[in-house]
Amino acid sequence: MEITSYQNADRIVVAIDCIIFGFDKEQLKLLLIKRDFEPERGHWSLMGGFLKGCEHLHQGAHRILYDLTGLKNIYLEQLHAFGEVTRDPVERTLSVAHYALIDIEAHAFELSEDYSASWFPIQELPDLIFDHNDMLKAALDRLQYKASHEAIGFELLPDKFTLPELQKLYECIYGRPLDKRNFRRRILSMDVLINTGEKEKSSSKKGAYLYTFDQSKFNKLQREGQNMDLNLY
Amino acid sequence: MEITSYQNADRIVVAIDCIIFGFDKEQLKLLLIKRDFEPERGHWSLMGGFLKGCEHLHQGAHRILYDLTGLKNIYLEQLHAFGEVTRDPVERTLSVAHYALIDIEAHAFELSEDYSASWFPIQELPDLIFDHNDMLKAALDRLQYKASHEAIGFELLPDKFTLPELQKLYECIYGRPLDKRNFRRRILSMDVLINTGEKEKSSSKKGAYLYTFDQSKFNKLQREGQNMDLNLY
DNA sequence: TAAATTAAGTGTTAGAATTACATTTAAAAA
DNA sequence: TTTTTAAATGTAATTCTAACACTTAATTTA
Repeated sequence: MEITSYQNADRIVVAIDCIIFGFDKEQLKLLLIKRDFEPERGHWSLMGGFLKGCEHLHQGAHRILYDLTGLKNIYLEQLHAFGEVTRDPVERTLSVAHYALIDIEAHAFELSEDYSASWFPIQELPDLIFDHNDMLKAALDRLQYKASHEAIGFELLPDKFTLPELQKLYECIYGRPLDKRNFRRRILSMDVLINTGEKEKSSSKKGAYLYTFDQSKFNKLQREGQNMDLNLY
Repeated sequence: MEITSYQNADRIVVAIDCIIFGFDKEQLKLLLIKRDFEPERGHWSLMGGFLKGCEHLHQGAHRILYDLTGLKNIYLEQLHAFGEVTRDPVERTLSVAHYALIDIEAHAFELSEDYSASWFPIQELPDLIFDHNDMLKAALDRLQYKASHEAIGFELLPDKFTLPELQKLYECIYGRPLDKRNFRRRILSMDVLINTGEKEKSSSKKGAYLYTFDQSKFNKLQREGQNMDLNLY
């Protein structure tokens, strides 16, 4: 019996769907698009498209995201392949979901006019098409997981950010308040933040110091397999 | 511009590759098969095949594993989709890798005669075809991760096992020795093991108590989102 | 049948990490 | 000058981690 006969192999449409998380200093949001084609025209959907025969998976994800939203050079990670036979009513497709984290304000201009994508607070999402609700659930779980075991989250903030902003972000991801003193101690002890000395004064009279993320120090720690658990409480 | 035109979508061969980990009370091993077809005839490979148009992804994984090895009803989890355009020299394929954990002795009879699959100690693996080395690397990372954050590992042992056997398994997964007293305390404090009262005497004169894994208690803890980190040292 | 052998099983303690908690400080506004 | 606002900071009780060595049960051997 020849299991692996290329001639007889079925060929399948491979879709890519992108779960785009954003943060605007207040809340965690999800980027959705209103479909202007059948099936499910007019309903909200994740950013999706089909993988081309000549494309790497991650190339395809970046292309689709760019075509639909104008977003480029963003952090994009593979989440999971969704393989239900009937997940798409038109034709059997396999969808490889990817997720991304972005700073909403920094990318506002790319998104604006031409694209029909909108941000929804994570607490007030419309029902999504196909199995996109499952994808979102899986992405949220992954985001929480990643945020507690790696120094993720910086992608969701501007290059310079204050510790109160960073704490707010983590509180959104975890959905609960964190102790300010313990949070600062923990984050700073990772030694991947640099205090720029500049202050951001829009949110208080005293002003909060602006920090930047030290990517090279972070990469070094990761290469060395350092424990990056945040253990936030 | 119509991104999502089903007519124009490329159709791609979707492969499934399975990384099968096994444990025989001594070593962690990997199940490989010698290819008897081109390309790469005669070289060692993961268990692989093509997804059918009518199959769920996980159905396909189970079918392929069964066809190639006779193994059924085993724990199989999706790992990652590998999407390099040139990963297979014959034709562009997307491969969704899955991994499994089994007790080698318990499944020995299913594997035996008819199949040309063999177990290789994880330390002495041959070079694998295509991107199978990358898949293996990713699966090992995932296994280590899972083993430290969930009570995985029981799948690799018989229904009844001793604590020294379980410790040996974890030592194989982590690739380093663990302290016996700390290991026992930690594992038992999870409260998912049941001492059967029976003793297993093949490995010592005194004999070690046989334990079983309390699946329902484990499921309950998982539902409640309990922290399952083992933090073994 | 006593002694030797073998691996299983068991507790303690110093040091580190976690967590809960309240006051001071800097700067602008009144 | 006083008030207001949010940022920044330290400590102590408790829990967890990790290092460490002897006793026990049962078989084997002398």
